[in-house]
Amino acid sequence: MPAGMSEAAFKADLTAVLVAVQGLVPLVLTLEETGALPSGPLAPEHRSIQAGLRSWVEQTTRHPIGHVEQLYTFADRDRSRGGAEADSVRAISISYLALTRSVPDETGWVDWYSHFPWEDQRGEAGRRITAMLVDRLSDWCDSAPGAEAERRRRRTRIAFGLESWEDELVLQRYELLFEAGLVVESAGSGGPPREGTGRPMPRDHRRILATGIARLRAKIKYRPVFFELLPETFTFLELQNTVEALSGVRLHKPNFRRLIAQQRLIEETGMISAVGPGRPAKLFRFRREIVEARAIAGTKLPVMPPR
Amino acid sequence: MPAGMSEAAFKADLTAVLVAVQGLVPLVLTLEETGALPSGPLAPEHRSIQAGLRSWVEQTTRHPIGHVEQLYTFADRDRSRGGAEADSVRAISISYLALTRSVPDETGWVDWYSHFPWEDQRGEAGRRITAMLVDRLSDWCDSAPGAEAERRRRRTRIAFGLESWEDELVLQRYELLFEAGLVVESAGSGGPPREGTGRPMPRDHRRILATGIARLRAKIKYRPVFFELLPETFTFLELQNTVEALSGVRLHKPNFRRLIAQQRLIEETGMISAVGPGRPAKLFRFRREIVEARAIAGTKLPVMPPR
DNA sequence: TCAAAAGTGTTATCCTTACACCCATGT
DNA sequence: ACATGGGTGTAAGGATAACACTTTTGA
Repeated sequence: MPAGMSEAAFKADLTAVLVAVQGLVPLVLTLEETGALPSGPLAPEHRSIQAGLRSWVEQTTRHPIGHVEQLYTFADRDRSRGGAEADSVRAISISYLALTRSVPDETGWVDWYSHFPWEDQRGEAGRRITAMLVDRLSDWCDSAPGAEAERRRRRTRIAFGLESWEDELVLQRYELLFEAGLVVESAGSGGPPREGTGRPMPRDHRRILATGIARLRAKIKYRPVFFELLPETFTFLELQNTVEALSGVRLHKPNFRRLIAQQRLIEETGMISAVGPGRPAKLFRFRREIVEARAIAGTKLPVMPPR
Repeated sequence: MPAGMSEAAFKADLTAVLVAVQGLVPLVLTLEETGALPSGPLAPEHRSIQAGLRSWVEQTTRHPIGHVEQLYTFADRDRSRGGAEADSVRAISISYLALTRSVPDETGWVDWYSHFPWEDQRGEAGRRITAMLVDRLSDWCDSAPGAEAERRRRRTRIAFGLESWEDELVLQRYELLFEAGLVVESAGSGGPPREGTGRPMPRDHRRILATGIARLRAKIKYRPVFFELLPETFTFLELQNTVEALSGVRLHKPNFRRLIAQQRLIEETGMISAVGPGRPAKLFRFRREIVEARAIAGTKLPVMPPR
């Protein structure tokens, strides 16, 4: 390590992106007063950070957590801009993603798309907002000199799916909007918060949430974590709605069925769910045994045939 | 956060898994005296951790780094076992993976398979070691009572590929060997270090290295990071050797060619490399433009057709 | 001439995609 | 009857895996 480094003491805190899904709506737990993600100092009395986070969340929500995963550790000097917090340099923030089954009555859960309306491509509303933002971004691209303008245009083209929408680029899209001054956090005192740019969050919590959403969207493609968000038994439509809520895109029903069926991820319970209109649906149950074996499914390298 | 948590001050340090490939050998940088991964205290004078790590590594190796990525943050109480370090509770360790082009003359680079001989499935030697370890693990499975024995057997079966070898399960394999007391770090004073269990590393550095290898093996399957490890121009065989070195498995040459060609990842330079025996090979160059567009290639959900 | 490596063809198979269609229930 | 959702069939196209084979060099 470089000479002249000073040994420094840091404050450390945990920040949790706690996710549930209710029907068509992906929910994230936020603090009511501030709108921030739940967070607190790291307690040395826990054996591991993960264990500490798990026990805290389980106390808070009174629901077991299905899946916990570390997201990212920030120790950046410029984390909170604008504030006169010289000592923010010495704060380390470790963020986690945690999934739980839905908690209808508890307060503090909000639709995560209220913070990222452009991430919901399931309906016209979200797509209109995306189009509006692409418009604004296009001005921002043009406002740069020469080569930089081209770089900005390329980033915009990829991130906002002018060819095809990639649901996982949540963070890249937020960073672009941030740089362009199109979200309140970076708009400065001049720009009034514009319609459709989403509810802001304190500090860099919206970036952390974006990281969490991106990670979750990536993960469901190779590991069936969505079962941690569903009740014990569920219909195919409920499963599809959950995945659509997370990924923010509409899925093709028949093909989605087959995709799941073919992996043998679920089995029939024999029960029938007859709520709402339409033909009653079979209730399924997740086959937990399959997950461990399928922990890593996709080798994508052309390995040599044995012998 | 739970009531009664004490505000505590932490020491924070960075640990780097710095990787290069030379011919058939994947290399990792370690400190010569201790065999530890390079690490040092986090310096508050850097704008971000990532920036600090990058500048430090570039000084140390005098080579530019192609790719840096955060691995994991440990703040576990029981990180170092055996030592009488009561205050290890208050240490946070942030680990990074970094890739660089090969550095032949510099000292301190070691074959990462010297620490994980069972991870090299390219030849008979590694496969023999794996078979030996599976044997030892089988004893460990049997030594447990009832249901636990069955759980152990299933974990072993999956991790050690008794059906099929999954190159990405590096950490799971190491954890199994650790729990079974088959690596020096966990063997206790009784068990003499056994042949074929790999060179130990101080603290939990071998676990960190395992995490880095696993991450890299996973990453090369959906993002062509291996180009960060190759020189500007290279032959197809050099490319294949690099990927084989990282993944620890032999690849099928014709199909590997087509896999790369089909993604349009490389282009001919017009030059020819005529070293060694055999027909001279065309020299290729990596097409950097392709990467950004292909940042996320694999959507695996059956989305609705547009309109 | 042979060993070693480069490089091409080809086929069977599986997976993905898109479209079409029928089934069962409540109003 | 018809709207709503449940559920199946299938055929085209693409990707993959395995095998066989030709080409070009140095020793």
